[in-house]
Amino acid sequence: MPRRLPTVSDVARAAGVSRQTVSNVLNSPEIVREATRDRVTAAVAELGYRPHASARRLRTRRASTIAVRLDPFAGGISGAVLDRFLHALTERAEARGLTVMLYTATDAGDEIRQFQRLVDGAVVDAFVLASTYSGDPRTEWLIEHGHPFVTFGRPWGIPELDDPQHFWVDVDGRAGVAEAVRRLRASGARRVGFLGWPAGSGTGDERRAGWAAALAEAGVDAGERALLTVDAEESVAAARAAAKRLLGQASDLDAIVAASDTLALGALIATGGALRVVGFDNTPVAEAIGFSSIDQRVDEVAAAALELLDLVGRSEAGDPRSHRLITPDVIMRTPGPALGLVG
Amino acid sequence: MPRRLPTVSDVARAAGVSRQTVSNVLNSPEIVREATRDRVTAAVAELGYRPHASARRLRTRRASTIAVRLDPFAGGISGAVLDRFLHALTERAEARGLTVMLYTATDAGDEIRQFQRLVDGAVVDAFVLASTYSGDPRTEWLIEHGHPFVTFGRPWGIPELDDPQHFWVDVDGRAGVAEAVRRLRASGARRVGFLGWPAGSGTGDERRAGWAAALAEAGVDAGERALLTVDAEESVAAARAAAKRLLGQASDLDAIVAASDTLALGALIATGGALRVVGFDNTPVAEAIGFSSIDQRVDEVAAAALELLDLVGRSEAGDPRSHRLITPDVIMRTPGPALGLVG
DNA sequence: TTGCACAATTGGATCGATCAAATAAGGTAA
DNA sequence: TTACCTTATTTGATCGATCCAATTGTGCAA
Repeated sequence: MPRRLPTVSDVARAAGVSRQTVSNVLNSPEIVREATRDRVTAAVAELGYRPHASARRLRTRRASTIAVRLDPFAGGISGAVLDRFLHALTERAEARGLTVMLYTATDAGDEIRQFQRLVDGAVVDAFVLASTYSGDPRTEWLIEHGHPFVTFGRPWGIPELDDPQHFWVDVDGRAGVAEAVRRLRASGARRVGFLGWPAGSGTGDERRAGWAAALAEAGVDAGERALLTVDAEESVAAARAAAKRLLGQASDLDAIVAASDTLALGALIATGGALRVVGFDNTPVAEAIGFSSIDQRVDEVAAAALELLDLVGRSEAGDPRSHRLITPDVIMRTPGPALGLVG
Repeated sequence: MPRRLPTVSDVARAAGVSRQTVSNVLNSPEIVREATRDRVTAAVAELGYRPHASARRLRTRRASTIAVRLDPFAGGISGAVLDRFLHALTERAEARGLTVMLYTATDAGDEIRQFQRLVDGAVVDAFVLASTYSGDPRTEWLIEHGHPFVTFGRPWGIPELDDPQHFWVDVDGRAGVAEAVRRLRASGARRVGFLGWPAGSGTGDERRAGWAAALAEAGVDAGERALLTVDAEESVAAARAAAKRLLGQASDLDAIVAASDTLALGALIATGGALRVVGFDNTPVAEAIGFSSIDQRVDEVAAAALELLDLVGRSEAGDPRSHRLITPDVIMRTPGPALGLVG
């Protein structure tokens, strides 16, 4: 029933040329004379020929496939970010003739075992890692064994930040939050608070720094700023409690910027929708409820990640092209027919 | 730098047998004498040999890869369900030696073009579709061309429901909602309303039917039931408005079951957290805010989908094994320290 | 011991493409 | 015209595994 698929030989016969010429038309058309090329192209179209992916991979020793780990927990409300990133990555990869495949792992050791499986089986020739930490054994293993990879997220440990072997793309949370604060102030909010995660997470610290910088820029000194920020773990309940504390120590607040949509939701509930709240990640929840949020622009991140993969190996020590910072978008939403959340 | 990977020939030489014997040990160990098998296994381990995936695929004409489409919109709050499904599928597929790859498409026509690309390139040998509708051109194309596939979701059009060529897995929304209603009643809620989608969507109608059945079972007649249910489009704002209407026509309500977490969130806001609300999909939002929800058990769905893929083609007309209904889980949450949502 | 069935193992061909090197065709200068 | 250099195209080998048919080994009955 499933008719035999046409091969290069079939096309060659139909076009009256050799296999290799067909191959050339497909892979380096410029070296084939135009007349010949047209004949081959026509035959390809007529037979509906498509190269057999596995045969090509076997011969070229390139899998043209990148592997992405799918996280088990998917990270609560913000899990949607990775999801969108994955979508963008798949789309961009297709355009470049690459395939995205998935794998799962329970921990770093397990993940390294997966690397081995995928690399030894020549299933994959590059990896995209979605989050890394200082001294991450995974990136160390990949570098040591010379396998190309890019991470979405900076390696926050100091030494690796400029490691020319470690290619990464990240979103400039600092710039995004600073911009959000500026916009809030421009639209009349005088006192803008920050609801962040406990100090120590690279990402969270950057976001707070962005807020602090924007306030400093507007003449708010450090002492005053200290009263305008509180911490909470990543949960709605914790955020709500923290936001209440914040309202206590700074009663004349006009707006709150939060380090995540989860925290923002907590703040929104705590303030009863009376304050303007800006979250981070622009998750479906922000959209559904209608509060402002900072969008990571995963599409740009995905594009940059693939561009970096092209450079892997070709890059020299200290090459700035091995890193890329994407500036996020601030999505302002005017909370429609007052939601009437009251906490 | 990257040492040449060992091949079957290397293993054969090391074990003092022929290539084919090595291949046999790997693919049909039972036909190899134990002593030989042990020798080969040892050599495999020592050399760290792994079969070259592309070479094997080329020869066996099997890709051992299933393709899943990653949706562009990811469906708001409930997008997380597909995400979790994808994770479960990847995990189960790995266990079966299968690879999951992704593709994207803008519409059905584009998706069919993708099918063609993936099939003709022998990249993939089965598809998993995440949602289908009556007369879906995609499933028609796949059936016509004889390519194996499974859908997550029933084809709601009547004719295909029992089409033995169409393999599907779905979640029994009716049973899930009915169970939720029973549990609410068992824990003291006398009057339980339903906030659903406008009639016409197969999934939505089933969920409402589950609610109606459970009430009928408890002696609530159709006339009374009619007052206990309203419709809303899938948005928090619409749900909030609808829930207010519902409260108007049935003031003594004790609880509301909703067709989705989005609707549930709207109901929760409208009722100020005074009523018990049960959503559907058990999304991160339900977890974060702490309301009850019905979990689709995507892990079971994924497992069933892969089992069905094994059967594709081998199944006879009317074989009940070509369909599978999974009963969802009702996750009851007692809304912790009162969230204090007031609408 | 010989013969025979059956299990275990082997060698060669093959999957569909590209690589590497050889050949053919086209042009220009001597 | 001949020698020589490009440019265009072809031929044979190869990637790493499995298929297939043929061969060798083993056990048991005659």
